[in-house]
Amino acid sequence: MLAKKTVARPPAKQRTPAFRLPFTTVDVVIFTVLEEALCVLLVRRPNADSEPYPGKWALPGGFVNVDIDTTLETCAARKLAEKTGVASPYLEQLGSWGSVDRDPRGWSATHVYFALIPAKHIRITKGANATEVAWFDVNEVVEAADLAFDHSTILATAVDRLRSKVEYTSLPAFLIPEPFSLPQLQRVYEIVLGRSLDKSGFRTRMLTADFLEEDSYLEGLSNRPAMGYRLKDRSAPVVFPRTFGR
Amino acid sequence: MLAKKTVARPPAKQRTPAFRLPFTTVDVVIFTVLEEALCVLLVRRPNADSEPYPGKWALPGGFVNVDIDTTLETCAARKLAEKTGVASPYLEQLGSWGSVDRDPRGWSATHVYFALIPAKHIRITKGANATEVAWFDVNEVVEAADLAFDHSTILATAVDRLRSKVEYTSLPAFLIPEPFSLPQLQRVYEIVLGRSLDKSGFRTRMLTADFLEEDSYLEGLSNRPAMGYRLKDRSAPVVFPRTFGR
DNA sequence: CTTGTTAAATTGCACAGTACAACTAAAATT
DNA sequence: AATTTTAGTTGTACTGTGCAATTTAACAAG
Repeated sequence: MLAKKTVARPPAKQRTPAFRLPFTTVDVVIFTVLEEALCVLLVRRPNADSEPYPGKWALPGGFVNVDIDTTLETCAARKLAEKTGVASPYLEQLGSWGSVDRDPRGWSATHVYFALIPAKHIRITKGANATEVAWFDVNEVVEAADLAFDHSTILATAVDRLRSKVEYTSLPAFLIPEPFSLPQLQRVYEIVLGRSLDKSGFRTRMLTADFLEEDSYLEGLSNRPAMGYRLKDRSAPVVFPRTFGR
Repeated sequence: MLAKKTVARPPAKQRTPAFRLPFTTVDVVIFTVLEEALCVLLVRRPNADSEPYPGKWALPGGFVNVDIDTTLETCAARKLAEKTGVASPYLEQLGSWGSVDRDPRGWSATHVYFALIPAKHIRITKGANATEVAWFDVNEVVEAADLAFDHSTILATAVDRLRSKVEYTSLPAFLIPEPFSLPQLQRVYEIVLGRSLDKSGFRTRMLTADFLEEDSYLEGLSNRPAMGYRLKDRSAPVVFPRTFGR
């Protein structure tokens, strides 16, 4: 089947295989922190009766386009940029979901990524196709569990993964614009985790992990000015040797 | 495109879509500990010139069969059972790899799982199709980096993920047959991590985590008999509050 | 039966990172 | 000038680990 013996460049044209293929999609769970809440970006499904889940909210995503997408990750980055305009977010693969019945149109498998972006960097593009796009409080969306397809399950998994990694990594630093103060960063940790943390221990952990560099003082946004910080390396989070207590 | 408006059961037949679809495959990284080494199961690619990478070693896996596979995970479990006869291993999703050029036959995406199984439970089935199947020392295979497709990359990622999770979970307990002694379990940790651990700290960590239950004493396999243990819950590993030191 | 060897399991102590709580410091508000 | 608010520090206790020495239970040799 499908003769091709060299291990070189892919063929410009792909022969139709002898067996049926699942659909391949990519979805992106885009998180940010907005008004003291962890938020996720959702898009409304078109209202046409020919589409599955018309009018329902869903994670942004869609079919892989074999003509323009070269990898799954660039496909995810493309879909993210289309909705938010953000070019280089923190982007990590979450996993994949595939089954015969997750899409009424037939066997489908989706590759899911999750992205962390600072709220200030976003311009929500109610694009040419007039698709509705909006931010939602994560807790409420997970509670309602009313998204299209299996997206409620996927979102719940993404939130679990985010929360567990926040226990021992610097991931929340990707959720706020730079420069930020340590109290601001701590607030983001607390919003994501849903519990308060000790100030003193938080500071020593962040500073000894040596992933922040001092910027200028941040004045005016609270009573006393706070030291502003930036990430030394925006490409990956730092891993701490322990989790937070309690 | 693809008219279907109800959100009910999938159609028995899937219409051919208007656009080309990537291939969808599932691969499984199967780990065990054999003769004091972390090993991975590989299969040899058929020698037919019509197949990609003929004669090369590869991870077990293959196309999703939309007629018999209902989910990606059951597909992975099926492929694992076919090669090893193991019915209920520890099975976790590793991630997915997809691009236009990872398979010479065209755009393809693979969903990768990794499994941990105790060596004693295995009967390698050199099955009806006479496929060659064998265990290889992980360090040597990663070093050689000579697997078919992008499987060397995938294996390296699986080993990284396993090592990092072993630092703070009870995963190695899934790599040895029950009952096992604490020194045996510690040996597995050391084999996977590639460094020695402190005996005293190891014992207190394992016992306070409360995921083991005592079995009968294991006699004869060393000078002094050791307490034998079993897992209280084989469905998921325990997460420790810290990583190992050094 | 005694002695030496090996590996299992325990003990004691120092150390690191955190939890908890009280305190000082700098700016805004009154 | 006094009060409030938030940033940041200090000190003490506790927990889990790292390290090293010790005890315990079997086996083997003389």
